[in-house]
Amino acid sequence: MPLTHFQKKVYSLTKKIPKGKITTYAEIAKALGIRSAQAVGTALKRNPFAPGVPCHRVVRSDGRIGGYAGKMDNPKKAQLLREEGVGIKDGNVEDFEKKLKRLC
DNA sequence: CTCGTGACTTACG
DNA sequence: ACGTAAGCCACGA
Repeated sequence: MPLTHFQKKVYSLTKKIPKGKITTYAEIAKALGIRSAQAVGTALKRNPFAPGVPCHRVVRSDGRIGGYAGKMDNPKKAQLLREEGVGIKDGNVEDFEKKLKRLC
């Protein structure tokens, strides 16, 4: 199944996130020139390259980890992030702004 | 084309 | 602080 142009751009940016760092849906959306982080979430949810594309490094802008594997606040996502050096406390990212990688 | 849904974000009460 | 509404845009029916 072919990927849409939109999805290619989302995955391309997501793959660039370094280990131990995270980014937000909004940052990706802005980098793509749209104002909808929701659309980014849609693309990552349909991620055909997992785990080639580290979609667990993409979190919400309020510090929550967001969803993973079709579920919200998935503990699996928190576990993966911890193993990469990103602390998670009750579904929230510790030092969220410090780990955040801006795409500008 | 329209409509509903969603791994989002911000504003309001 | 918390829940809800509205805005947002891709995708499938």
